[in-house]
Amino acid sequence: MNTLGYAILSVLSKRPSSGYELASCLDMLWPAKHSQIYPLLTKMEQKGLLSYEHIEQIGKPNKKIYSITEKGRITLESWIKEPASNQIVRDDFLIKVYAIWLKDEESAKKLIEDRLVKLNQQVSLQVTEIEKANEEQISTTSKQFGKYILLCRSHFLNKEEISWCHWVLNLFKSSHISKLILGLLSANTLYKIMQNLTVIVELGEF
Amino acid sequence: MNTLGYAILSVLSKRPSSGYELASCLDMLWPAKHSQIYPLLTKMEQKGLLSYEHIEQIGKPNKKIYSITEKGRITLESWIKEPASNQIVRDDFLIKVYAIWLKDEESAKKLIEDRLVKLNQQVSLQVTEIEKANEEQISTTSKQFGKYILLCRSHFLNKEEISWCHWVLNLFKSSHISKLILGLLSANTLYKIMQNLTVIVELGEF
DNA sequence: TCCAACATGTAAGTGGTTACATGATTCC
DNA sequence: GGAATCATGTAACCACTTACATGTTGGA
Repeated sequence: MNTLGYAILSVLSKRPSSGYELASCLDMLWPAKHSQIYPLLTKMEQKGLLSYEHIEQIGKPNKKIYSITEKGRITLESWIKEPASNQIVRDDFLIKVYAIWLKDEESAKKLIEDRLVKLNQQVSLQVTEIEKANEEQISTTSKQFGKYILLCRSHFLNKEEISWCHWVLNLFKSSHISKLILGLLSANTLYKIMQNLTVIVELGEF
Repeated sequence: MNTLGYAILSVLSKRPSSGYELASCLDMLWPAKHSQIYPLLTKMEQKGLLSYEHIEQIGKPNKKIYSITEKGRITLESWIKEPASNQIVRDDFLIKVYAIWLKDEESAKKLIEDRLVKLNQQVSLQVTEIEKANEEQISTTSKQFGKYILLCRSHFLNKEEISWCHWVLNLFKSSHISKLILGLLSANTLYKIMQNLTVIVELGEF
């Protein structure tokens, strides 16, 4: 059983779903295409980890609703007991930042600004989601608790990356100024400010 | 050409390296095993993107030092101009957090505490690295600038995740208290505190 | 004495993506 | 009229991991 299999089990342990629903649900957990999900569901059903019910629909294609079996729940519970081990981040933005010295200042700034736009979009979507969740008063024992804290985690990290983007853009700004006022705001100074504040939305226009 | 190829080009654009060195260098950028790197280097050399020099060593195995060619630099430069597109995070910790409701409180807390230990280790290593880098006064036009800001990015995000871990552990704490003092510190309240402060190292023992 | 670091490579297998295939409904 | 959503599946291909293979030096 691979990790995707456990991700599927953990979603189905909350509620039965179709393969199609799983695909969108898994996006925040372990992104996978439908072409990987459907064959795996069949394999897991054959192993007795899942069971399914055929649902006929009008105006929509028919679907299969998968549920976790007792064997599936036992398998999942023994897996989640083991310590987490692998974390893989593959983001071509990181490579482009690494090679930023090959760019002129305008396109270097554009790289960061584009990231900012994307992050701001994500953050504003998350704000509404979190506000909705907060109204429901989710307790630590709720089925929704895991999803809620993951949502907040992603939100906090996105906001932190937004701060980082502003910090980088300010390094460009201050590098211009330091040609005039030598080293007034060095990278080191800005780094120390960063250590104490979260959101540097605007450091002013200098 | 795949993304790993561009990651290799961006490292080699800074300085020539052996495949062995690349493997460790790429860890922060686009992690890859040597079994993937060596054949790709050969393929890229055949395409004329790289060239290599055979270095004989005493007391150590011989090695090949790869350098980027003019064609390689042009290929890289046109790639970094394109907007960054894909970001994939696959972390089994997220799945285990999602399924946290299946755990008892002790092992749920342990999951978060183990993550904290790992993050604290990474952060303390990064602090020394950043301090070293700060002494060198890296400017925005330096070859080292990209690597420096990526290091800071990772550091800021790690610290933010540490804050999140403390926030989650405090949710467990306050859920005990709310049995006594109903809803004094709700998830919502703690969330609002979180919006304004970065590092909640200790919210006290209540 | 055994393990880590240095150094490069191949082969087999798994994981994941892209493309092929089909088809109704709803909204712009 | 075209795109998006719902809905499932297969086949070919590429990306990545694990295991196999070899050999030296220096430190615990």
